[in-house]
Amino acid sequence: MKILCADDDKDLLALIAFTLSQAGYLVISAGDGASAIRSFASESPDLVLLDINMPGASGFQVCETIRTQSRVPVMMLTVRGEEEDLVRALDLGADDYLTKPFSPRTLLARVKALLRRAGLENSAPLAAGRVQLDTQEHTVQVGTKEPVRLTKLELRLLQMLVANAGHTVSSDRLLMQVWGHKGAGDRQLLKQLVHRLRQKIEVEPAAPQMLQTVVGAGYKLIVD
Amino acid sequence: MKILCADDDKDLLALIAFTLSQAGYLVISAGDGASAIRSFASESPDLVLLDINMPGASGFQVCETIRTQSRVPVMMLTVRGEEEDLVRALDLGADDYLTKPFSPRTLLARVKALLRRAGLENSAPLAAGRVQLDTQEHTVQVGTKEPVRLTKLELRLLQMLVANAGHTVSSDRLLMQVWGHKGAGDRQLLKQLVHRLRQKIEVEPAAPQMLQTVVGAGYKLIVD
DNA sequence: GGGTCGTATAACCCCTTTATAACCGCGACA
DNA sequence: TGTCGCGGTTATAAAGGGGTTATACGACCC
Repeated sequence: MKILCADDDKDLLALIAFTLSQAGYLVISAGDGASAIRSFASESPDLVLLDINMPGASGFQVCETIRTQSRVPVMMLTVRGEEEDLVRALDLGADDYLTKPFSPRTLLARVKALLRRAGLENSAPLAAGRVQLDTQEHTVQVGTKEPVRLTKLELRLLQMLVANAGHTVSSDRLLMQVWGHKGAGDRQLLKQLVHRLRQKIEVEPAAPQMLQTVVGAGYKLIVD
Repeated sequence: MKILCADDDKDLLALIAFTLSQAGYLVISAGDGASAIRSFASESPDLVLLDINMPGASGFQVCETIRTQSRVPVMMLTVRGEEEDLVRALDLGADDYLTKPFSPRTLLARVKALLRRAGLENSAPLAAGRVQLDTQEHTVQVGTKEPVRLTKLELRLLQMLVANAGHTVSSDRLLMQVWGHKGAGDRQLLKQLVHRLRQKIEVEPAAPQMLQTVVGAGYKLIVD
């Protein structure tokens, strides 16, 4: 699990890096906005921590840039009492924020919560109803059946569906999440991937019980 | 879009309800933990706002109960400085928190952000009388009848009518909104679409009760 | 080199959805 | 009385979405 942290306060950055790496995360540091954008492109982190006040490019700009190419979870760091900043950050697509000063413990709790929300958590296996995902082993287990091995793309697709179990997820969002920006618009990839996934997890792939199509909208995972 | 709000402070609850309903959300209120749990079971809201300090059952207990049966987004309300509470809430599966006091504007921004994260952002808060639109699932529910699946165009048409429930919407505006500029002037498309929609939502499509024609002007949705 | 595996590209079929067109009924109006 | 505009209905053609299958490409491992 890779986390990109951007802050111009060297001491704080070191503290964040220490806290997160202690917890088992791989931390990429950036001292200003411009290098944050570069690191984002080269490292494709799973989560981004952004200070709002930075030289180079502000957290806003970085967040905006990231959002044009990815839906990766973004958490903004802000000083207390700057409500305008907060609203603006959330409007730009940030997923959460944290007011300075914060304790390492709080930071960790929030990062974990955000990763869990995004369905990227790999510590505890994701589950919904009878469907149990193991992102470490790349397997799914349905009910008490034998675990089935999944490929990278299959895993990501199922992660999204499990994270939104019971609700329809639009094809566009799935494409975004599974393939990133490049896959946008390519329905073919998605329908093929869904087909392969059904072969693996459905009892009767031709009449899917769990991975259902919502015509004109997307797909959803039915859990009892 | 249905939001369940639980708080024992009647004034704050009223403020929250006012703010959210102004923004178009349907608000279900609960004054204590026990009734929050009951309401959750009966109403299946799309998002839950929970005060931590409540008589009956604390926000923690309510959150825990909800998490045993659902992954609905949960936002906790807490007083400033109670970091322990915050960490515990996030551990219990809450998705976000808000420290009191907060401004209506902040509340709205956070609720929207949480809905967006949960992938419910497209489900615009659309309901009028007995007509409930779900833009994510592409369905309408009339009263307590079974939800009916809608196509893209049907959904857009009904969205327009629901948004202007009780008022006539001109054919030109409907054409513009549903088809964009290309459809301008083509009455035929509209009357066909209206016909199909009536087949789906009217009890007696030949004598429409809800989707009524306003001769020479357009159509309107009658809600009780 | 020859395998396998995972993914991408493409073509095909079928059914749903949408567009085009014609016909019907009704009231307005000359 | 005839016909014109408007809306409802029905029929049919065209387009699009989704499922399926076949095949090609690249990476990786013998």
